[in-house]
Amino acid sequence: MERSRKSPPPATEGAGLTIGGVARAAGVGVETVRFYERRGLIEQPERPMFGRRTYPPETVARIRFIRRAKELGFTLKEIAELLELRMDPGKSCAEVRARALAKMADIDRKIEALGRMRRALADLASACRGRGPTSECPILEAMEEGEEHE
Amino acid sequence: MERSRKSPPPATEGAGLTIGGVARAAGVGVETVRFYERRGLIEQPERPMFGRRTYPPETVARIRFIRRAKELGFTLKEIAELLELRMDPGKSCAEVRARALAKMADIDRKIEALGRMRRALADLASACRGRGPTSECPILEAMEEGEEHE
DNA sequence: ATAGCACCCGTACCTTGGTACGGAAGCAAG
DNA sequence: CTTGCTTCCGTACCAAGGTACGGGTGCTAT
Repeated sequence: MERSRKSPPPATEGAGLTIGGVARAAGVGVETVRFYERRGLIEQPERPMFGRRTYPPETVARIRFIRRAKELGFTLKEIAELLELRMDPGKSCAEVRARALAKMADIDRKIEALGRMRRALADLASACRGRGPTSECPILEAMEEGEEHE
Repeated sequence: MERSRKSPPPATEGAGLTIGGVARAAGVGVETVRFYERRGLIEQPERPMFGRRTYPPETVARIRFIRRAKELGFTLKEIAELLELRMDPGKSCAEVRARALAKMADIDRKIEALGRMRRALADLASACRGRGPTSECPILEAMEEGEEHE
Protein backbone atom coordinates (compact mmCIF):
# COMPACT_ATOMS: atom_id res chain seq x y z
CA MET A 1 0.00 0.00 0.00
CA GLU A 2 3.11 2.12 -0.11
CA ARG A 3 2.57 3.39 -3.60
CA SER A 4 -1.15 2.91 -3.99
CA ARG A 5 -2.14 6.55 -4.28
CA LYS A 6 1.13 7.58 -5.74
CA SER A 7 1.50 5.58 -8.94
CA PRO A 8 -0.70 2.64 -9.72
CA PRO A 9 0.33 2.23 -13.34
CA PRO A 10 4.16 2.25 -13.76
CA ALA A 11 4.36 -1.39 -14.74
CA THR A 12 7.06 -1.06 -17.37
CA GLU A 13 9.49 1.48 -16.07
CA GLY A 14 10.43 4.11 -18.61
CA ALA A 15 7.68 3.34 -21.10
CA GLY A 16 4.98 5.94 -20.65
CA LEU A 17 2.34 7.35 -18.42
CA THR A 18 -1.27 6.45 -18.13
CA ILE A 19 -3.83 9.18 -18.43
CA GLY A 20 -4.01 9.49 -14.67
CA GLY A 21 -0.24 9.85 -14.42
CA VAL A 22 -0.25 12.55 -17.09
CA ALA A 23 -3.05 14.40 -15.32
CA ARG A 24 -1.29 14.33 -11.95
CA ALA A 25 2.03 15.36 -13.44
CA ALA A 26 0.48 18.23 -15.36
CA GLY A 27 -1.78 19.35 -12.55
CA VAL A 28 -5.09 18.91 -14.31
CA GLY A 29 -7.92 16.42 -14.06
CA VAL A 30 -8.20 13.26 -16.10
CA GLU A 31 -11.31 14.60 -17.76
CA THR A 32 -9.41 17.67 -18.80
CA VAL A 33 -6.79 15.55 -20.53
CA ARG A 34 -9.53 13.75 -22.39
CA PHE A 35 -11.10 17.06 -23.27
CA TYR A 36 -7.82 18.36 -24.71
CA GLU A 37 -7.54 15.18 -26.76
CA ARG A 38 -10.96 15.74 -28.22
CA ARG A 39 -9.98 19.30 -29.07
CA GLY A 40 -6.84 18.13 -30.81
CA LEU A 41 -4.57 19.98 -28.41
CA ILE A 42 -2.64 16.92 -27.47
CA GLU A 43 -1.76 14.04 -29.72
CA GLN A 44 -3.47 10.82 -28.85
CA PRO A 45 -1.10 7.90 -28.32
CA GLU A 46 -1.58 4.64 -30.20
CA ARG A 47 -5.00 3.59 -29.20
CA PRO A 48 -5.19 -0.09 -28.51
CA MET A 49 -8.55 -1.68 -29.07
CA PHE A 50 -8.42 -2.93 -25.55
CA GLY A 51 -6.12 -2.07 -22.72
CA ARG A 52 -4.66 1.25 -21.76
CA ARG A 53 -2.92 3.93 -23.67
CA THR A 54 0.48 5.11 -22.65
CA TYR A 55 1.46 8.71 -23.09
CA PRO A 56 4.95 9.99 -23.79
CA PRO A 57 6.35 12.46 -21.25
CA GLU A 58 6.07 15.24 -23.85
CA THR A 59 2.35 15.16 -23.28
CA VAL A 60 2.87 16.49 -19.78
CA ALA A 61 5.00 19.33 -21.13
CA ARG A 62 2.35 20.07 -23.72
CA ILE A 63 -0.37 20.34 -21.11
CA ARG A 64 1.80 22.63 -19.02
CA PHE A 65 2.28 24.77 -22.10
CA ILE A 66 -1.48 24.93 -22.50
CA ARG A 67 -1.90 25.94 -18.88
CA ARG A 68 0.65 28.68 -19.13
CA ALA A 69 -0.75 30.02 -22.37
CA LYS A 70 -4.19 30.09 -20.82
CA GLU A 71 -2.83 32.16 -17.98
CA LEU A 72 -1.55 34.58 -20.58
CA GLY A 73 -5.02 35.00 -21.97
CA PHE A 74 -4.96 32.76 -25.01
CA THR A 75 -8.03 30.73 -25.82
CA LEU A 76 -7.73 27.01 -26.50
CA LYS A 77 -8.22 27.71 -30.19
CA GLU A 78 -5.33 30.15 -30.20
CA ILE A 79 -3.24 27.76 -28.17
CA ALA A 80 -3.82 25.08 -30.77
CA GLU A 81 -2.39 27.50 -33.34
CA LEU A 82 0.61 28.26 -31.14
CA LEU A 83 1.24 24.55 -30.79
CA GLU A 84 1.13 24.19 -34.54
CA LEU A 85 3.57 27.06 -34.98
CA ARG A 86 5.84 25.42 -32.47
CA MET A 87 5.83 22.20 -34.46
CA ASP A 88 6.25 23.74 -37.88
CA PRO A 89 9.95 24.26 -38.68
CA GLY A 90 9.00 26.56 -41.56
CA LYS A 91 7.51 29.15 -39.23
CA SER A 92 9.54 31.80 -37.57
CA CYS A 93 9.65 33.29 -34.18
CA ALA A 94 8.19 36.46 -35.68
CA GLU A 95 4.88 34.66 -36.10
CA VAL A 96 4.77 33.84 -32.44
CA ARG A 97 5.77 37.35 -31.50
CA ALA A 98 2.95 38.69 -33.66
CA ARG A 99 0.45 36.51 -31.80
CA ALA A 100 1.74 37.81 -28.51
CA LEU A 101 1.44 41.41 -29.66
CA ALA A 102 -2.04 40.81 -31.04
CA LYS A 103 -3.07 39.30 -27.73
CA MET A 104 -1.69 42.32 -25.94
CA ALA A 105 -3.77 44.60 -28.14
CA ASP A 106 -6.73 42.40 -27.39
CA ILE A 107 -6.13 42.72 -23.68
CA ASP A 108 -5.75 46.48 -24.03
CA ARG A 109 -9.16 46.70 -25.64
CA LYS A 110 -10.68 44.68 -22.83
CA ILE A 111 -9.01 46.85 -20.24
CA GLU A 112 -10.30 49.97 -21.93
CA ALA A 113 -13.83 48.62 -22.07
CA LEU A 114 -13.67 47.73 -18.40
CA GLY A 115 -12.25 51.16 -17.63
CA ARG A 116 -15.20 52.80 -19.35
CA MET A 117 -17.59 50.68 -17.31
CA ARG A 118 -15.74 51.53 -14.17
CA ARG A 119 -15.86 55.25 -14.82
CA ALA A 120 -19.54 55.14 -15.69
CA LEU A 121 -20.29 53.25 -12.50
CA ALA A 122 -18.18 55.63 -10.46
CA ASP A 123 -20.12 58.55 -11.89
CA LEU A 124 -23.41 56.95 -10.98
CA ALA A 125 -22.24 55.96 -7.52
CA SER A 126 -21.02 59.45 -6.80
CA ALA A 127 -24.41 60.86 -7.77
CA CYS A 128 -26.07 58.66 -5.17
CA ARG A 129 -25.86 59.50 -1.51
CA GLY A 130 -27.25 56.11 -0.64
CA ARG A 131 -30.33 57.49 1.01
CA GLY A 132 -33.96 57.25 0.22
CA PRO A 133 -36.04 54.61 -1.51
CA THR A 134 -34.99 52.85 -4.67
CA SER A 135 -37.67 54.74 -6.51
CA GLU A 136 -35.55 57.87 -6.20
CA CYS A 137 -32.17 56.28 -6.77
CA PRO A 138 -30.09 58.27 -9.25
CA ILE A 139 -28.30 55.11 -10.31
CA LEU A 140 -31.48 53.32 -11.30
CA GLU A 141 -32.80 56.47 -12.91
CA ALA A 142 -29.70 56.82 -15.03
CA MET A 143 -30.04 53.23 -16.13
CA GLU A 144 -33.66 53.72 -17.01
CA GLU A 145 -32.90 56.65 -19.17
CA GLY A 146 -30.15 54.83 -20.99
CA GLU A 147 -27.61 57.12 -22.48
CA GLU A 148 -27.23 55.21 -25.71
CA HIS A 149 -23.57 56.11 -25.65
CA GLU A 150 -22.63 54.69 -28.97
CA MET B 1 -47.50 50.60 -48.05
CA GLU B 2 -46.63 53.74 -46.17
CA ARG B 3 -46.37 52.12 -42.78
CA SER B 4 -45.81 48.52 -43.75
CA ARG B 5 -42.26 48.17 -42.40
CA LYS B 6 -42.75 50.77 -39.77
CA SER B 7 -45.52 49.48 -37.56
CA PRO B 8 -47.65 46.56 -38.58
CA PRO B 9 -49.43 45.97 -35.28
CA PRO B 10 -50.86 49.24 -33.85
CA ALA B 11 -54.46 48.24 -34.35
CA THR B 12 -55.86 49.64 -31.15
CA GLU B 13 -54.09 52.92 -30.62
CA GLY B 14 -52.85 53.36 -27.09
CA ALA B 15 -53.32 49.78 -25.97
CA GLY B 16 -49.98 48.05 -26.17
CA LEU B 17 -47.22 46.76 -28.31
CA THR B 18 -46.71 43.40 -29.86
CA ILE B 19 -43.46 41.61 -29.26
CA GLY B 20 -42.04 42.91 -32.51
CA GLY B 21 -42.93 46.47 -31.57
CA VAL B 22 -41.27 46.06 -28.20
CA ALA B 23 -38.17 44.60 -29.80
CA ARG B 24 -37.86 47.42 -32.34
CA ALA B 25 -38.47 50.10 -29.74
CA ALA B 26 -35.92 48.63 -27.38
CA GLY B 27 -33.36 47.86 -30.03
CA VAL B 28 -33.15 44.13 -29.53
CA GLY B 29 -34.36 41.10 -31.45
CA VAL B 30 -37.70 39.41 -30.95
CA GLU B 31 -35.93 36.27 -29.80
CA THR B 32 -34.10 38.27 -27.20
CA VAL B 33 -37.37 39.55 -25.78
CA ARG B 34 -38.61 35.99 -25.56
CA PHE B 35 -35.36 34.98 -23.93
CA TYR B 36 -35.70 37.69 -21.29
CA GLU B 37 -39.23 36.51 -20.62
CA ARG B 38 -37.99 33.00 -20.00
CA ARG B 39 -35.38 34.36 -17.65
CA GLY B 40 -37.97 36.28 -15.71
CA LEU B 41 -36.39 39.64 -16.55
CA ILE B 42 -39.54 41.04 -18.02
CA GLU B 43 -43.04 40.37 -16.92
CA GLN B 44 -45.12 38.45 -19.36
CA PRO B 45 -48.37 40.12 -20.33
CA GLU B 46 -51.67 38.29 -20.06
CA ARG B 47 -51.23 35.34 -22.29
CA PRO B 48 -54.29 34.67 -24.38
CA MET B 49 -54.76 31.06 -25.41
CA PHE B 50 -54.84 32.21 -28.96
CA GLY B 51 -54.00 35.50 -30.47
CA ARG B 52 -51.25 37.92 -29.61
CA ARG B 53 -49.97 39.34 -26.42
CA THR B 54 -49.80 43.06 -25.96
CA TYR B 55 -47.02 44.55 -23.94
CA PRO B 56 -47.25 47.72 -21.87
CA PRO B 57 -44.78 50.49 -22.80
CA GLU B 58 -42.95 49.87 -19.50
CA THR B 59 -41.60 46.70 -21.04
CA VAL B 60 -39.59 48.77 -23.48
CA ALA B 61 -38.16 50.83 -20.63
CA ARG B 62 -37.33 47.65 -18.79
CA ILE B 63 -35.43 46.22 -21.72
CA ARG B 64 -33.53 49.46 -22.13
CA PHE B 65 -32.66 49.23 -18.47
CA ILE B 66 -31.33 45.73 -19.06
CA ARG B 67 -29.27 46.92 -22.00
CA ARG B 68 -27.77 49.77 -20.06
CA ALA B 69 -27.00 47.60 -17.05
CA LYS B 70 -25.34 45.08 -19.32
CA GLU B 71 -23.15 47.84 -20.69
CA LEU B 72 -22.15 48.60 -17.13
CA GLY B 73 -20.98 45.04 -16.68
CA PHE B 74 -23.87 43.47 -14.81
CA THR B 75 -24.86 39.93 -15.67
CA LEU B 76 -28.48 39.09 -16.39
CA LYS B 77 -28.72 37.43 -13.00
CA GLU B 78 -27.52 40.60 -11.29
CA ILE B 79 -29.81 42.68 -13.43
CA ALA B 80 -32.74 40.58 -12.29
CA GLU B 81 -31.79 41.48 -8.74
CA LEU B 82 -31.52 45.17 -9.59
CA LEU B 83 -34.95 45.03 -11.14
CA GLU B 84 -36.31 43.46 -7.97
CA LEU B 85 -34.68 46.15 -5.86
CA ARG B 86 -36.23 48.75 -8.09
CA MET B 87 -39.66 47.28 -7.55
CA ASP B 88 -39.39 46.74 -3.83
CA PRO B 89 -40.42 49.88 -1.92
CA GLY B 90 -38.83 48.49 1.24
CA LYS B 91 -35.36 48.60 -0.25
CA SER B 92 -33.22 51.66 -0.16
CA CYS B 93 -30.96 53.33 -2.55
CA ALA B 94 -28.04 52.20 -0.42
CA GLU B 95 -28.63 48.66 -1.62
CA VAL B 96 -28.30 49.73 -5.21
CA ARG B 97 -25.25 51.78 -4.45
CA ALA B 98 -23.68 48.75 -2.78
CA ARG B 99 -24.25 46.70 -5.93
CA ALA B 100 -22.62 49.35 -8.01
CA LEU B 101 -19.60 49.49 -5.71
CA ALA B 102 -19.33 45.71 -5.66
CA LYS B 103 -19.40 45.66 -9.43
CA MET B 104 -16.67 48.27 -9.52
CA ALA B 105 -14.51 46.10 -7.28
CA ASP B 106 -15.27 43.21 -9.58
CA ILE B 107 -14.17 45.22 -12.57
CA ASP B 108 -11.02 46.28 -10.75
CA ARG B 109 -10.10 42.66 -10.17
CA LYS B 110 -10.61 41.89 -13.83
CA ILE B 111 -8.52 44.85 -14.86
CA GLU B 112 -5.74 43.77 -12.55
CA ALA B 113 -5.79 40.23 -13.89
CA LEU B 114 -5.62 41.56 -17.45
CA GLY B 115 -2.83 43.91 -16.45
CA ARG B 116 -0.82 40.98 -15.12
CA MET B 117 -1.33 39.12 -18.37
CA ARG B 118 -0.33 42.15 -20.33
CA ARG B 119 2.87 42.66 -18.39
CA ALA B 120 3.80 38.99 -18.68
CA LEU B 121 3.23 39.08 -22.43
CA ALA B 122 5.18 42.30 -22.77
CA ASP B 123 8.11 40.69 -20.96
CA LEU B 124 8.03 37.71 -23.26
CA ALA B 125 7.68 39.84 -26.38
CA SER B 126 10.60 42.02 -25.37
CA ALA B 127 12.75 38.93 -24.93
CA CYS B 128 12.06 37.91 -28.51
CA ARG B 129 13.75 39.66 -31.38
CA GLY B 130 11.38 38.01 -33.82
CA ARG B 131 14.11 36.16 -35.63
CA GLY B 132 14.94 32.54 -36.01
CA PRO B 133 12.81 29.42 -36.04
CA THR B 134 10.00 28.77 -33.61
CA SER B 135 12.14 26.09 -32.02
CA GLU B 136 14.30 28.83 -30.55
CA CYS B 137 11.58 31.29 -29.69
CA PRO B 138 11.96 32.67 -26.17
CA ILE B 139 8.23 33.15 -25.92
CA LEU B 140 7.45 29.52 -26.59
CA GLU B 141 10.31 28.44 -24.38
CA ALA B 142 9.00 30.47 -21.50
CA MET B 143 5.57 28.94 -21.96
CA GLU B 144 7.03 25.47 -22.05
CA GLU B 145 8.84 25.94 -18.82
CA GLY B 146 5.76 27.29 -17.12
CA GLU B 147 6.58 29.51 -14.23
CA GLU B 148 3.88 28.14 -11.97
CA HIS B 149 3.43 31.62 -10.62
CA GLU B 150 1.00 30.76 -7.89
C1' DA C 1 -60.49 36.02 -50.03
C1' DT C 2 -56.04 35.19 -50.10
C1' DA C 3 -51.09 36.46 -49.93
C1' DG C 4 -47.74 37.26 -46.83
C1' DC C 5 -45.79 39.16 -42.89
C1' DA C 6 -45.95 38.90 -37.79
C1' DC C 7 -46.61 36.21 -33.95
C1' DC C 8 -46.86 31.87 -30.76
C1' DC C 9 -44.55 27.99 -28.84
C1' DG C 10 -41.28 24.53 -27.67
C1' DT C 11 -37.06 23.01 -28.67
C1' DA C 12 -32.46 22.70 -30.43
C1' DC C 13 -28.23 24.87 -31.30
C1' DC C 14 -24.06 28.03 -30.62
C1' DT C 15 -19.48 29.27 -28.01
C1' DT C 16 -15.88 28.40 -24.23
C1' DG C 17 -13.76 25.38 -21.03
C1' DG C 18 -14.49 22.11 -18.88
C1' DT C 19 -17.12 18.48 -15.38
C1' DA C 20 -19.94 14.48 -14.54
C1' DC C 21 -22.09 9.97 -15.47
C1' DG C 22 -22.67 5.13 -16.45
C1' DG C 23 -21.32 0.77 -17.93
C1' DA C 24 -17.57 -2.22 -19.29
C1' DA C 25 -13.19 -3.90 -18.96
C1' DG C 26 -7.97 -3.85 -17.27
C1' DC C 27 -4.97 -4.83 -13.69
C1' DA C 28 -2.64 -5.26 -9.16
C1' DA C 29 -2.98 -6.59 -4.29
C1' DG C 30 -4.79 -9.34 -0.64
C1' DC D 1 -10.39 -15.08 -7.06
C1' DT D 2 -12.42 -11.29 -5.61
C1' DT D 3 -12.08 -6.45 -4.37
C1' DG D 4 -11.35 -2.11 -5.74
C1' DC D 5 -9.00 1.46 -8.13
C1' DT D 6 -8.14 2.95 -13.05
C1' DT D 7 -9.07 3.46 -17.61
C1' DC D 8 -12.00 3.58 -21.76
C1' DC D 9 -15.75 5.53 -24.25
C1' DG D 10 -19.71 8.09 -25.51
C1' DT D 11 -22.73 11.17 -23.98
C1' DA D 12 -24.97 14.63 -21.15
C1' DC D 13 -24.60 18.67 -18.41
C1' DC D 14 -23.01 23.41 -16.47
C1' DA D 15 -22.79 28.75 -16.99
C1' DA D 16 -23.98 32.98 -20.11
C1' DG D 17 -26.38 35.06 -23.45
C1' DG D 18 -28.46 34.54 -26.85
C1' DT D 19 -29.84 32.69 -32.02
C1' DA D 20 -32.33 29.67 -35.03
C1' DC D 21 -35.96 26.50 -36.56
C1' DG D 22 -40.30 24.43 -37.66
C1' DG D 23 -45.08 24.04 -37.58
C1' DG D 24 -49.19 26.38 -36.70
C1' DT D 25 -52.13 30.59 -36.42
C1' DG D 26 -53.50 35.81 -36.53
C1' DC D 27 -54.13 39.86 -38.83
C1' DT D 28 -54.16 43.19 -42.46
C1' DA D 29 -53.84 45.01 -46.96
C1' DT D 30 -54.87 44.41 -51.67
